[in-house]
Amino acid sequence: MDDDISAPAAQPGETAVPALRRRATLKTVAHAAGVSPALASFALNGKPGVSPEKREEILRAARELGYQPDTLARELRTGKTAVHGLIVRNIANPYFNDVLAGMQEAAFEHDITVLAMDSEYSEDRERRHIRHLAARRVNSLAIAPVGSAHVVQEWLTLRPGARTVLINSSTHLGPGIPRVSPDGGRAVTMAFEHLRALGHQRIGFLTAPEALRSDEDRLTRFVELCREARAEPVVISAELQGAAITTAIVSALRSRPAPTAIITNSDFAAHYVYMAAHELELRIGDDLSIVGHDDLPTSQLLNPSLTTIAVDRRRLGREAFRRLFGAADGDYHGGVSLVARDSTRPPRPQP
Amino acid sequence: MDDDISAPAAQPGETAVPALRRRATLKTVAHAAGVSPALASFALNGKPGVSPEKREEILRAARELGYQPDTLARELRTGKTAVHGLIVRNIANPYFNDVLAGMQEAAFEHDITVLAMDSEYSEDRERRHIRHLAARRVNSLAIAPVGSAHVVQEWLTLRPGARTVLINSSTHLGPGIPRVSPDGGRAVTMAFEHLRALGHQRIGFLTAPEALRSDEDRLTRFVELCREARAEPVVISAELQGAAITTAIVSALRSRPAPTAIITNSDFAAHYVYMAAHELELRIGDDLSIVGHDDLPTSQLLNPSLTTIAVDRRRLGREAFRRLFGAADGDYHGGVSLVARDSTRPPRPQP
DNA sequence: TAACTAAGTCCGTTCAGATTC
DNA sequence: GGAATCTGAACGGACTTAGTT
Repeated sequence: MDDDISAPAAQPGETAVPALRRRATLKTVAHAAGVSPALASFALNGKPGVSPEKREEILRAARELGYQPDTLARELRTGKTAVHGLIVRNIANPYFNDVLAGMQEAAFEHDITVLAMDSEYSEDRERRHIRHLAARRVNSLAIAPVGSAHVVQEWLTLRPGARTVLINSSTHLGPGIPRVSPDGGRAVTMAFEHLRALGHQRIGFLTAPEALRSDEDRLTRFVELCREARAEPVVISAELQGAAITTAIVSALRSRPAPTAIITNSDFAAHYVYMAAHELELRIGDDLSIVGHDDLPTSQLLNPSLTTIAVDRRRLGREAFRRLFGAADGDYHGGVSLVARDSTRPPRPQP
Repeated sequence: MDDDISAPAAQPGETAVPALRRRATLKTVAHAAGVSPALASFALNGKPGVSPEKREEILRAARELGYQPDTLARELRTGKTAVHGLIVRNIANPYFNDVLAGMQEAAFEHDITVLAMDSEYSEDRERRHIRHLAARRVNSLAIAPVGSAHVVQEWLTLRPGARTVLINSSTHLGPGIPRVSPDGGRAVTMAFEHLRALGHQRIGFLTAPEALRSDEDRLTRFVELCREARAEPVVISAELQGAAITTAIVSALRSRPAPTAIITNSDFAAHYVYMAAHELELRIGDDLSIVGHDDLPTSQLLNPSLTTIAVDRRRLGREAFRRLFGAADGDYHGGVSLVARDSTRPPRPQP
């Protein structure tokens, strides 16, 4: 932070730069066109009250000088930034990568920048990011919050009235705060019924520990399904980060009676269930069925290929953007569909 | 862009907000502490020339008012932003995800924001992003450029003196512009020698078409290795985006004599080679060996598991940051190592 | 000298007012 | 006199220089 970018030190071995003329400002352009800065501003922003000749003149001058308005100054003055924030729980999960891509794609068309940050499942980081974005006066925020979105309250206080969208969270923060996520209830139902149809009785459900859980609705639905099916719900909770998943799954699989199938909340998490199975020398499919969620591009290439719930992730990103932009409102629950592959098979007959 | 975030419309059904007091500014704090804004600024920034009592008073007032300096205003005034730009070629590739994560991790410690954008292998988008970042006065830029980094010249013109780092590019833009990437020459050598040791004679090399190619050094090295081994270099070029890869590989595998092994420049690309093999009903490993690059977390879970070159991606992100920050300089070529798995086996004896 | 303040600066935007036909 | 053009100056919020007590 202590470097001075405005002093371009001449690199040794290079010829000194010939007193580079500074970036053109509005004043420069106005001067070149022989008008006041105010008029130049009107012309450049397509506002009325500028004669065709002057307008032409101003635009030409701007072009010749390579004028680019200074975003900072504009944003400071207008109080509106063309930046939307995005905070995700885990950027290592390619899922959020695609959500980000979808958001950026939509934002790009409107010349809006997306500023993405990763909370890494920490409320503390989440809070810091939120303050950061607020201090930047970011226009609006899409966030996949940790747990039940406590920290988002701070955002609402810091930037009252700013548009806010919750991604992949079942917390309801109020009517003005839409949620964008796959249809969690349906996803769980499809996974559950698929496994039941294959003959599974004892199904494990992987979820985050309560404090970090943001998809309570999935769990609720799972418990409900188990009750209807008169099966015991096996809830496995683990911090959804790499090794922690593997550990929790290993210990669940060692318990007796062990689940014969596991429903995860992401393909990313399912990868670590694969590792747990390898560790215990269980064959996936034959000894243990696994259902993922997201249908990442790699999932069909896994060994064995992963049964999962397909979701249009980029679409979610776009829908989040549309709500931040004001082009849509209300919740959006993306359609889901089951993709049956080789990681789910009938359970072995119990001895 | 036509929404007004400063007008927090009362949500229907909610009680009207009691004339929310505005965000505290420096002036507010100064007023509360009974001093001038100038002195408040000095105190808050730890500058000398403030008596201990006043300093205390000012800090207290700031705390009580929840004062957060306005980043935009500060950046406008000082001409330095605490934002570093990152432009990648393909954010869908989890490789860049990790580079971004590494950069953000390092930046977070210094309260610097990373603004990430995706050029999607398009110079046009790259250019637009660069202009965008320049207009934002982004402090410095790390970029994985498309092709031979032509567009980066514009950045250098727009923000002369700003620190710049090339990621995963073999283009040399000058002594002041360090490059951060895995050691491409070694990576290719390891892959090549591994395949030769297994007995492969005809090795294909997947690369981007010339205009989009940014790792010329890898190709050069490959050709050199082939010459030394008196083997014919089979260069397969394809736009490195999903389906295009599959198509190019399918057609290369249909040519006669067909290569028995393929070296790719990323695990991401290797995934699509898997798909091409599936399409032709070739068994990977037995009928066709594949070497990836990056060692993504999923690579060991693929069917069959992918032989690849391991790289510390987060480290690359951190090293890029250190150079942008001024904490390091000169090129950085990350160490690489071969991880032999099941996608590489001896070729079948030719009939 | 130490502590403090007034006023200018960064650069666009915008409003009230002035000029022209 | 009214509409169409155009300009001066204030403004956003923090930093910084020159100058005051």
